[in-house]
This record gives sequence, C-alpha cells and structure tokens, in this order.
Amino acid sequence: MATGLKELTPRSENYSQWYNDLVIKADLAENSAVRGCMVIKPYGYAIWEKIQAELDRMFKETGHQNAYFPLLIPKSFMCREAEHVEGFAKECAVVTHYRLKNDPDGKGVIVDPDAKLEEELIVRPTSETIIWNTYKGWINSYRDLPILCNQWANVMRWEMRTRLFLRTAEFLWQEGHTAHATSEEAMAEAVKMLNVYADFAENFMAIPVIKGVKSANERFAGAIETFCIEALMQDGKALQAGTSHFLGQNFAKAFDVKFITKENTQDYVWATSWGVSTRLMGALIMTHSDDNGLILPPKLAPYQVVIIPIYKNAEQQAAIAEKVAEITDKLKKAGISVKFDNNDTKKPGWKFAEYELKGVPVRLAMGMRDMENNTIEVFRRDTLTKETMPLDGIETHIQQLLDDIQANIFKKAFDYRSSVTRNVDSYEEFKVEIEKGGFLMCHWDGTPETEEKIKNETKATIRCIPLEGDKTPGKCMVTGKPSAQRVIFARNY
RNA sequence: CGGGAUGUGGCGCAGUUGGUAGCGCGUUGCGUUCGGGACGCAGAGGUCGCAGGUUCGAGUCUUGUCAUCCCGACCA
Repeated sequence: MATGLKELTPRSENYSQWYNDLVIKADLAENSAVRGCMVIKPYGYAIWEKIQAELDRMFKETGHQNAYFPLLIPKSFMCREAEHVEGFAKECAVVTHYRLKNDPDGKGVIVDPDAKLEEELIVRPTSETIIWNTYKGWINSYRDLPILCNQWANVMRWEMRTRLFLRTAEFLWQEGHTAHATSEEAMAEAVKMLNVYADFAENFMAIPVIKGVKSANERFAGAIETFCIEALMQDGKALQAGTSHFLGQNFAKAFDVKFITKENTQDYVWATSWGVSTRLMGALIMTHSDDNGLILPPKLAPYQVVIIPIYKNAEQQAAIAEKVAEITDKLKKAGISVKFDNNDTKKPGWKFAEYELKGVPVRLAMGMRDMENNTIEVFRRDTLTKETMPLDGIETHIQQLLDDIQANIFKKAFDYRSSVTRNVDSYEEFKVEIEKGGFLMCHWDGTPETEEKIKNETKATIRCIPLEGDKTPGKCMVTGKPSAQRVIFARNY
C-alpha cells in the first residue's frame, strides 16, 4: 500500500502544511503572480463546476433565476448602509483611474494622472449595494415581488493573510439576493436557502453541518439575522460553510426601495442574501482527505472511476484497450463518469499513486491476468482496499460501491464530529477543552461582552446558536446569568 | 502596521577564508522495464531578485531597494 511516497506532510505532523501540500500536489490550485489571488487549475475547477452545477440546479428548483451585476460599484454606494460600510471598508480595492500612458522616462507605463475618475469605483466585496440600487428601478408594486435572483461571480476582499481556497483576496461564489413584500416571507426565504445549503453540504459534499444563527458579533454587516451552516474540520477547527441573511428593510431603506402594497399603502421591501464560495473547496479537502491525498465524494468527483491498463507491449495494450472500451461503455450507460488512462508514458505504479493523490473514488486495473480470468481489480480510495471482481455485472457493483463510498465518508466525518462535540459547563474546564479542538456546547448569557471576553481569552468564538437539538436552558458558564440554550463554541478558520 | 526569515536552472536546495556555479527532482534522447511513484547511459537548461559600492576579482563583503513567506494585529 502506498504510504509516504507522495511527499505530503502527514496531518499529525502539521495539519496546515498538509493542507497546503495537498492543494498543490493534487493539482487543485496554486498561488498566482498577484498577491493573495489564486489560479484554480483544471482539476480543481472541475470540482468547483460540479459544486456549481448542483447548487445551480437546486436554486432553480426553488424558483430562483440567475442574473449578473457589475464588478465595480460607485464608492458612494458603500456608505449608504452604515453597518455594511463598517464591515467592508477596510478591505476594499479601489479603482481611481481609467487609463495608462507611456512613462516619459521611457520605462514601461504609468497611471495617467489626467485620467482620474470623478468618483472612485470599488471592486465588489459583495453586491448588496449595487443590486439594491438596481432593484429600486424594478420594484413599484407588490405585483413586482418577490424578486428571486442569484449571481455567480467573483468578489474581492483585500485580506491581510490568505490561504488557497480558505481565504483568498479574490474568490468565486454565488450570491442570492431576494426582495419580498413581507418580513415573514423574507425570513422564510432565508431559512429555505439555509436548508438548501445544508442539504447540499450533507448529501453532495458528504460534510455534516450544524444549522444555526450567528450571534450579534458574528452577524453579516447590515443583516438583522444571519443563518449559517458550520462544519468541523479534521483538526478540530470549525469552518463556516455557508450563510443566509435576513436583511430586514435595511438595504431597502438605504436605497429607498418602496412598493405599493395590496392595501394601497407604501412600505419598504424586505430582503435576503445568501452565499457560498470556493471556500467550500477547502471544506471538502479538510473534511475527508488523508495522508495519501484527496478523498472526493463520488457525487462531486470530476471522474468517479479511473481505469488503468497494465501491459508489457503494444499488442497487450491494444487488447486491453479493446476490453476496457466495453467496460467504459457499460459504466457510462449506468451513469458513471469514467476516465481511461491509456497514457503510455506513465507507468501503472505512478498512475496508482497519482489518482490516489487526486482522490478518484474508484480505480480499476486491468492486466493480462484479468483478461484471461474475465476479472478486474477494484480499488476504493476511501478505505484503500482492493479486490478482484468478475467483469459480469461490474457496472452494478461499481454503482453500489460509489453509493457506499459517498455514505461511508459522510459517516466517518459525522462520527468524528460526534466524538469531539461535548458539553462544557465551567469556564475553567472550557479553557482546557478548547485546546483539544472540536465543538464545545456551552451556556452563554447572550451578551456580546461575554462573547468578546471568551474570544480574547481563548480565541474561541460562538460558531452558532443551533436551530435544532438540545434546547434546555441553563446558566452562562462565565457569568452565571440565565441562558436559553447551549451554543457552539470553537476555534475557527 | 509591528517581529522574524528568504530571494541561486522549471521545482526544492547547497555553495567554506571573496578565486572555473553545484546537487536532488523534473525535463530530452536511446535501451531494458511495466500488477504500487523503475533502472542504466547520454544530453539540455542559471545576467545568482534589482541598483549601486569595495576589490585585480563578488553568489559570497557593503549600502539601498523590491518581492515573497512565516508569526502577530486584522478577518461575514
């Protein structure tokens, strides 16, 4: 069994280094010439496309349409909503000029000082402002509502420190922006999309998540309520995997978006926004993968099966290729995506290691021995086990195997999370336990001050106030004041 | 913005008191191999981040500068 051959730093030695190594060696992404901005390589982008395709289908099924809004936002838009500007101002890239010219010294080009913009433009860190400015023109009556739009886009947040996929200056995401006639309807929308995200995370990414509400400290800048799904990585740190915001009438008021109600009165429009980003790639990697490389859930793998021929000469290669064509055909008809790697310049052993590193769920190997016996070697990535199977009915077997892998990696992640989620009732105990990682379920008095104190002293934050599960009241572990229910504390990415 | 470090073939690195720029991986060709990252032989590839200074001579000493990385601070 291949171990230690891929020069991946083991997780136990340095989890962070392991992650970085893996992203590079599995060919997912690399750092670019632009500080903080990554190049997503074809294999990594193929996974993102799978994520996109499935989410896009789910959004459309829930009545949303895609649209596209500008990359650049007038600076003045940013300060319309007070909290919003507070939250994003420090990390905005700004466009100040619109032209370059040749350097008079003859060295390259310079920004043309004569081409200064009247009003600077912000590279969008998120699109609420430009979208609500636009919605103003679309909404007059309750008959124009609801508006259910989503946009697939890139955004830019000038982060001090970046990490591939987890935090980059530019990232890809989708942002849904909806407008409603009532508070109830907007709230229902925010919750609906939270459920879509949770469904996607668990059933496609095989990542167990906890649905919850953010505390005031962690709330989106400009939101009344922020819902989120929180995932737990293998090193015991939490990762926010998606958010859905109930924005109330904040943006409608900031951009003066009113409508005539059925009763012929005027009211401001109610809003939501919700998004997930390429950060999901980071969550995917850190939830499932091991010291041998990536482990991909079959539902998101660019190809679910790779077939590797083993031969000694051209005749054997041709014979195997012919046989493999039949197998590929059967698998494809069963709806399984297959790659046949007949590249003659790489050897079988090299390919085995390579596809293991890239997390292909199932690997089939076909050599002369199998040709004679009408069998094939079947290897599953999640357990690193292999067996020789008869070729008859192989497509049924593989289909079951893929389902099994999908279920197995979810269960593994779920069991791990369960094993590191525990109740903690005293602050002293909390300080000890937080060092071990995982989710700590604690009582909290609901005040930002207490949360701030805990954060400053332990680097742990409230990941969310869970929507489901134990609702027993208690006493705050720090102040002893009443607490409505346990909330989740963790250190996070 | 504070603290630390590093810039040398594509990648990872070594380079002693200043004296002909090296190693591993990768890469190209040929041959033997091929059921878990094969081996042999032969080759290609570097203005040593950039600018100045000291010196007969600088990858090495010196001044400046730029960039990147790590630790903080910051982070929906």
